[in-house]
Amino acid sequence: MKSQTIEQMLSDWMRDAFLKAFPDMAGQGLTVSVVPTGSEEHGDYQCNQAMALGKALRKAPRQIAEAAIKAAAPHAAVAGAEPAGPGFINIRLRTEWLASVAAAIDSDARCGVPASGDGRSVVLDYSSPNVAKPMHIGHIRSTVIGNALDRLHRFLGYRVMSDNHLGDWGTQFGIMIMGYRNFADAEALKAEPVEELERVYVRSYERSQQDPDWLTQARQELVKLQAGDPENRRLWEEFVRLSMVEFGHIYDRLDVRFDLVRGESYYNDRLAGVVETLKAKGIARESEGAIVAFLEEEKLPPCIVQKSDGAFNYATTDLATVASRVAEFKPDKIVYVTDERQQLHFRQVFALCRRLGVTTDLEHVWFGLMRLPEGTFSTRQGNVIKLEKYLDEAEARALAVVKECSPDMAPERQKDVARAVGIGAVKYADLSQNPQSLVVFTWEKALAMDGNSAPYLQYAYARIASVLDKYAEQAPGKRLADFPIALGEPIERTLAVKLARFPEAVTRATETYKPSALADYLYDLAQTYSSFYQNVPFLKAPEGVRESRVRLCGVVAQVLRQGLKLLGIETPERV
RNA sequence: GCGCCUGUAGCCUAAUGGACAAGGCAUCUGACUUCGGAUCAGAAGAUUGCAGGUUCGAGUCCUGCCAGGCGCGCCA
Repeated sequence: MKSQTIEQMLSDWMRDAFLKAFPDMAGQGLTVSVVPTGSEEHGDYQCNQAMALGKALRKAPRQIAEAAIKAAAPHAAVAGAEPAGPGFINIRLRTEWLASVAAAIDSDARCGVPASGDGRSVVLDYSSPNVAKPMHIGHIRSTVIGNALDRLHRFLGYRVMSDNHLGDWGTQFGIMIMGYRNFADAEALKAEPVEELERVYVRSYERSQQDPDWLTQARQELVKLQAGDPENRRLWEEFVRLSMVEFGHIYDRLDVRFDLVRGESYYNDRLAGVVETLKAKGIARESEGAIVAFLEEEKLPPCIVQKSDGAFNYATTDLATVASRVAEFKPDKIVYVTDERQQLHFRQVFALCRRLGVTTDLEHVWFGLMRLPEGTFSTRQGNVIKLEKYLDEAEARALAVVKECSPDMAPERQKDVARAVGIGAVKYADLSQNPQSLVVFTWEKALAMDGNSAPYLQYAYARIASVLDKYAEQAPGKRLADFPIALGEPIERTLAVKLARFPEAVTRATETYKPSALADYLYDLAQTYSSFYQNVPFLKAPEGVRESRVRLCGVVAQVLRQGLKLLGIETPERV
């Protein structure tokens, strides 16, 4: 199979046809795009270029379409092209060609996906929780979406450096240290370290709001920490260590790994240099005691890079981080996955980077905040759902369903399956919708096990695995790959068209930073498969037809497994 | 006040400027002596927030308004 998506292949083909029919268009930068049709009655792919060219060519679009079709060279993949409506060109693929594509996917570990990343490198910055606070469900979107983008980029052949940019530095540590010294409970610290750190922080924070002396002391502790005071430094290291242990448990459960874990503190000794450079280049100057970069040209509000008390802030850290990454990894792009509140911040940082001469492509992939039906999360209202609890609940609900549906399965196995299904459901709930939409959290939605959900996809996969096993029992010694795939039934052809679109789905999901595009595709594929499964006999079909259909099942399984893997979702052989 | 984002059946969500707006949940009707019913087949449910505009063609682009969310020099 050619390392090119069908869209690209047909677009090139139609472009040649248009240029042959209308040679005057050459050199005018004519771009012709072919897209999947919305409905099968319009063929498999369609080209809408004729209508767009109507004015330029001063001809009826319908005539243009007819001329382009007439000029089109024969193509091995194309059964025919027809004009339709005002000037659509509907393209039908050859069924035999589709069968050969399905067979090619069957023998290709990449399922036909081109390695379009081509060795380009990307730094992916995601998850990035704050130290000394438990991860809650607000953190899951960055983690899950970022990890899917990580997997997608790697699969497409990018060199990925994933970095967990921990919030391990900042003014909160003065308050933390005061809280730890005065309120920490040794036993609680042993049992649930991060919970205790948070409790201590909240208590100290409340005190600081009422007691100016407390606040002053906290500020002094912060200054000592930043000056390298050994005792405060030791405490801070302990906070980071305890937090990392707990984050590690969550990342293990979510099967998330980072190449780098460099918190904000890693860049501390570069901050002064960043501000010096900004000043030297005339990008930032003193204003009301602070050092401020004015971004009027970019029509952005001013950005403070050094506070009037001499301390640096978030923007400074991010500038130092970019400089460090550019120098060390020379990436083609750096991608940040954070919530929507940081849009302005990153636009300011990116603008400053450009002024500093950074040419690396900088992308901010933002997603909508997660909220509860009754409003935003807040520690004060005590309605924060801890990530740990969320995952526990997901696994518990999945276990109940597994026990009901597969009572004969060994209990250990049931637990394994419940883990895969529960975590899968949680991830899919976040990955299956446009990241930028605002999410209102409900247990019902987050842990859906039917309809458009991970368990639906996992169920479809497990049924295929079961079919393949049954076939092996029924026809021992036969090699499926020795039999050709024939697409006799319309539903089989439909299935093959969808299988052939897997590379398009993966490519689009990656390029648009929307894993939801892949999730949509997989659900659509699984729906088509389920219909096929329910309505067409295969193990009972005559030999030859049986092999073709079972083989087709196998291709679907392979695409489902690979696709879900790219979303970070497991596919157990049995559920 | 300024800026960014979001408004699609009762609910949740799809839809590269293209054909009749596509699914799921819930509701209703069917399908297990037959390959796993976490399924399938079907029904019903929509002036795509409102009003203009651009275009051969607008849920999608532009302008104004309404509603909600988020942000806007010393938090990160």
